[in-house]
Amino acid sequence: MNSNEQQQPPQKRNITQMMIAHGVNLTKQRRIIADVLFERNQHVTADQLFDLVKQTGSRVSKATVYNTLGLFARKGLVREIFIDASRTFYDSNNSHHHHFYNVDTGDLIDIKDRLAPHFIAQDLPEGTSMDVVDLVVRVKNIKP
Amino acid sequence: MNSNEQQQPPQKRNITQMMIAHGVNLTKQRRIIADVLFERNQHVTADQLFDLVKQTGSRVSKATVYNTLGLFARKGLVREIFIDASRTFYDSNNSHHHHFYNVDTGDLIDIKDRLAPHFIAQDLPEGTSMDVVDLVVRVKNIKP
DNA sequence: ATAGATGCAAATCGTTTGCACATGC
DNA sequence: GCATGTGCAAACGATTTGCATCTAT
Repeated sequence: MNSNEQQQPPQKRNITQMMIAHGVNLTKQRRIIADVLFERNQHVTADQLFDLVKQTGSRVSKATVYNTLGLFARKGLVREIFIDASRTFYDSNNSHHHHFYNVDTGDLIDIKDRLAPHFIAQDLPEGTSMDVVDLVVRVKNIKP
Repeated sequence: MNSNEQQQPPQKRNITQMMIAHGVNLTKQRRIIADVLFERNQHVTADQLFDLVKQTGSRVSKATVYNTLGLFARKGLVREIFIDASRTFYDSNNSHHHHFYNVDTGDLIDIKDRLAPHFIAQDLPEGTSMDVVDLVVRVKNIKP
């Protein structure tokens, strides 16, 4: 059995309040983007999100999608994940958690709970073996 | 005191043997690139390495630098580090270790020893505080 | 001679930017 | 009415690619 199989049920968060709480002004396009993005926990690239928005029938320019995702990331609404140099993933789940990345399939999967790498090794997704563990601790200067 | 201060003394590895061992054919340009890259443990971008090579007086095209770094990474001679979407770092130390990244200064620093995130928090670089921990476990499909 | 490497410039592709127009307190 | 967003297209920058040339075995 694999404790990573079940995802959290999609939290029906109040998106309006969440955006206000993070200091993001609410506009029509941002609301459309947020609705798609927070519909469920997911990992998307800006380009994928642009397509998803288009499928809803709404029209938001690609530049606005990029700019809005960048804004959301700066404000802490979403997390940026750097898996490879070619594209940035945005994770609509901004709580503290980590990821499995299948280098063969490109699947990006949440690691449930905060597990030390030692324990993660015993709990990999079905049919996969460990390749590499990439851990980057981002630090910031302490302001005087 | 910070146990991350001292770097390993540069190992004077036999580059020729190392390349052969990893199945990389030896050519003049690859040798020039490897000499610069393995001179000391370091994190460089392709562009930085291109400049470093130029400073030695040797002439290697930028495309060859990119292609060679990609080859080295595929063959396991160097490790790719994805810090942000704008550039790929190459780590000439391919042994298993992790990194501090200072989001203010752009410094990329080896984490000495394999530490669980919990302990890393108590051992940050001078004058910094923890921002975010990014852990990606790369897995691959088990071949049938 | 033959496969594999290299160099160069052009192409690619994700992302950012400049600027005119629109929107909402 | 003014500050803030948005859309569009052009600009940008890192990386890749096509292809002709070179280099070793």
